[in-house]
Amino acid sequence: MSAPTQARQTLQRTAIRRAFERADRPLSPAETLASAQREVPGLGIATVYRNIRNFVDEGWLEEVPLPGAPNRYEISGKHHHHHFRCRICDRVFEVEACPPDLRTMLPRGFRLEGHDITLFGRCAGCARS
Amino acid sequence: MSAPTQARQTLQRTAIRRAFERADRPLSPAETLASAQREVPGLGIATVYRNIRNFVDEGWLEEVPLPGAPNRYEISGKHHHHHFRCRICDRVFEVEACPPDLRTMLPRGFRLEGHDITLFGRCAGCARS
DNA sequence: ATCGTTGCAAATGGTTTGCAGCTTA
DNA sequence: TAAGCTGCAAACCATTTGCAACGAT
Repeated sequence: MSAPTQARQTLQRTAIRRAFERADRPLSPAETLASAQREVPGLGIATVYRNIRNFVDEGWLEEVPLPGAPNRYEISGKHHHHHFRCRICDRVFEVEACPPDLRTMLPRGFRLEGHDITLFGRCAGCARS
Repeated sequence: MSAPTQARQTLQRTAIRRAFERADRPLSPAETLASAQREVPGLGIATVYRNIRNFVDEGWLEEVPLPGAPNRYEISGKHHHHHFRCRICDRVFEVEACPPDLRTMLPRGFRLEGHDITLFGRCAGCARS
């Protein structure tokens, strides 16, 4: 019933937003905390979770669910893409393409609404070692 | 140093193995518990986790990691395949095919070691409603 | 001065582990 | 009987929530 209240601009919220703007890849809440604490040392993890959820609800952030690993989050509005998780450093990267024809994989009667593809291996940095 | 000890055949372990043999799809630990408790009512969830891990270590079970959902487990040795998760009933099913050319998705310098593909939508049962 | 926001700590949900008693071999 | 199991409860880890103090508007 009540008009949705305005999100206030706090130091913490700003630091969290900047963490994502600085990042060139999806961030986990823990990575976000570490990055944002460079601006606001006392920042707590609960505030990171609350603001991430808030940004997701606003549509500014998008959830990146991964098999067997905590979610990452990235700024939304990118074109369709998928992700690569490095088994060594555990960082997640965006990958461009998307294979076609997923619908042909389905059993009869199933309705396809989406898909997640996660590649894994070693990122460029970790492949050298 | 010590020779690996033999796994003992207990009522619990047998009930857990049968739960997977009865299932036509990958099971979560909770689903496994529910199924195995039909044979051993007092069965505890910790025992399910311990035996699942044990079966995985033996190679009889295989982990099915899913984005944003607890792991499922399935009897191993099947040919390469992927999974479908129903958004309504939360059950996971096997799907046959696998799209090619995943390697072309990679940024330069990245080494691909594996991939997970999860389709989601409605299973045949839930698509009707 | 409001009322949303924050940090802390406690609560959750899924999974693991310590331990004393039980069971298989 | 001895070693491996089991159930229970406590411990964990990631995430969420209650609450009183704080701060943006």
